Amino acid sequence: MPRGATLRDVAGRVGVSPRTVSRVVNDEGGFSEATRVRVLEAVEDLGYQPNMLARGLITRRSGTVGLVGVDMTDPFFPAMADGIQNAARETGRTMFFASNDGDPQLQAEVFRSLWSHAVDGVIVFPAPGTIEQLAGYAKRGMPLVVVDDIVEFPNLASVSFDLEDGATKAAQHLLATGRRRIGMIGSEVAVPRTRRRERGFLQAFENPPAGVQPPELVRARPTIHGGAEGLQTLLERRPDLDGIFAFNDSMAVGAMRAAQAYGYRVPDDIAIAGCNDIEMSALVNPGLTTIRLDRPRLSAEAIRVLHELIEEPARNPTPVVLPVELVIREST
Amino acid sequence: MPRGATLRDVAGRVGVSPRTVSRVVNDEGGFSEATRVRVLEAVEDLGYQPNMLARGLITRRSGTVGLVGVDMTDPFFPAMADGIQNAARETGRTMFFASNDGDPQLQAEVFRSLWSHAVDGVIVFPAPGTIEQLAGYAKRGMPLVVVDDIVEFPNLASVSFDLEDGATKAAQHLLATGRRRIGMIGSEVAVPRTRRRERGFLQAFENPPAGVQPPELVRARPTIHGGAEGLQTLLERRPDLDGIFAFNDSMAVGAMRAAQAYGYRVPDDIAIAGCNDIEMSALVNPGLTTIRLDRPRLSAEAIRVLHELIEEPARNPTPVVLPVELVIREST
DNA sequence: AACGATGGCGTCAACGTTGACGTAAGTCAA
DNA sequence: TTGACTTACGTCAACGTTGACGCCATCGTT
Repeated sequence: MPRGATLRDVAGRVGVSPRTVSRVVNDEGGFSEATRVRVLEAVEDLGYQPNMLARGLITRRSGTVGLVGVDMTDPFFPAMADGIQNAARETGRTMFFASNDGDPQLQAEVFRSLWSHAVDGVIVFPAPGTIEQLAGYAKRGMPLVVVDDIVEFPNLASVSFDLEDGATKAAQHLLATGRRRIGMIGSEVAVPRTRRRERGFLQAFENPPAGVQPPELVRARPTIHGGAEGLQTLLERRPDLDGIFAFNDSMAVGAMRAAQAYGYRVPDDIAIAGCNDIEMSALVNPGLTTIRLDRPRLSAEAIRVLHELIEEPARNPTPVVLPVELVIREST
Repeated sequence: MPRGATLRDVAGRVGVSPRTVSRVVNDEGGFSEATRVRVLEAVEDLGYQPNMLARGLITRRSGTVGLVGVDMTDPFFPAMADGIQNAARETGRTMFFASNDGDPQLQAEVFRSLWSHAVDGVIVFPAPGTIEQLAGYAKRGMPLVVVDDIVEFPNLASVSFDLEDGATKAAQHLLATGRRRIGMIGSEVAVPRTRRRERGFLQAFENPPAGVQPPELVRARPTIHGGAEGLQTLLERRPDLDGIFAFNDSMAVGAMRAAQAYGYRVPDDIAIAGCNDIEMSALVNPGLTTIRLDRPRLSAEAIRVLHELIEEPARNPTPVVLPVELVIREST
């Protein structure tokens, strides 16, 4: 609830109309050099800051963008926020930040609020099954970029990593290093994008080298705990597995701990690969082989696409899919 | 740039004045049950959402709070953001989120922007040496809570952990478990609050048990790398050290890795304790003894104090200092 | 000398909402 | 029957800014 100087205050001090001060502040032209100098002096003196609420009310640009993630405490997420913040800063925008906890209801609430605040655009990691909800906002004219999923909807952009290919790469790596009895611990969260990793994984087995056995697949919660449980289930089915690909690094770490607890040596007895390359992955022992995502690139693309949408709405952008890279450490 | 239904649209549909619709929407009273029902129906039909810009312009409450951290990618920080977001949600506010990268200049920019957006209040982890800057905004009427530092300034609240006591506890624990040649790796970032941990550490040696040697102190960057460097410097000076307290857990992990690389066994040859209890600390091998901070409590207190300040400005709150707890794992 | 173009302003209304105030009809007590 | 109160609205202005438009010098052309 700041109560700072207004255009009128500045105008009164300089002896011009508020409209002229506005022109100077926004560098619209239509004023003499002499007035410019005097106005800017007064602006400085009074510490004038334009009121974005008033400005936004009339220009229909609030100078804000929203970032909506699933879970703030997911380390994946702040890195993204950082990139977006910096890009937003350059275009003079400030960032709203919220999470949906994977709950469509909560996400709806968040979007109502963002809409109320007249955000210029939103980047969102969608809660499961909310594409329709989001498409609704896009149709109402809110520039919207969906991250981490591939969607094709009018007025809705999407940016994601090619994790299908990543999973294929991981599986191929396991095969190339001589593993023959391979399992995957998938995520039990049932949205299309989680399934893509399974599809990529299975694809590596379509023309397998000699002696490769059909891959094994279980699903668990995408957490460290879930990874441990998933590994246990896998080993109960096939104690002779010699290679594991986990849905994400948290699960891979959980699986690694569990395998070691059962007396398996990693990577000698069993190789383990994850996905996402979170910070922890380089620090565990042995270091985790994983799929690295170029997150700065993701934020850069997301914000780029968002700005395109803000500047030129009502177009149908094609989904952006970013390549990923296999990082080989000691766990395979 | 949403362009949704307005009070006028709703009013036109129902056949009342916009003012009446406003009264219903804000539940001000002064309308009949019949109109209430009809208005709410129309609100539903048209998907009316109040425009916070217009509302904020006149009520001088924008329905937003700001959270300004040092570094978004610090895992400490999103947890805080999460707590604040939930609390803010309950009072119908949305959260701006920004980082200052420890740079006073950048922080100034962030605050200009937040001021422009008429935030109702801000919670900030201050960049070094910016208390005056912040006090300026507080004086101009912006409710402001400083986190992680103890400040006493008019109109400025502060909430922090008692890390001085935490450091004392860690040192006492090292002494109690028989360590006699103890070093500390401090942070080279020179702000008062980083020094507090050193003070607390040294305090444990004021009445030492028999045979305790004077403690050793070096400073390094507060990162994993810095921790490794700090340990190296310490061991060069005193290869016989048997206990280390690090400024934070990242440094402690770096120090642990370095010590192991030099052939020291942890904890047999040398005990290591950290501070902050980040997620990694429980996962490294051996598990890291550390000082646990009740972060949910910190966010709760910060937002509580902020709301007090928003509801009743112009008071001089007393600093809140929260107790901390020693968590003993295998590294000591 | 007359004319159009241009530069440098000012005026007015509007964005969507709420605060302050007004008013007509109804209620109730004396 | 009067008058004081209350209920249920409506009217108007204001918040701080910008879009649209208008006005008056000045200047260059013909």
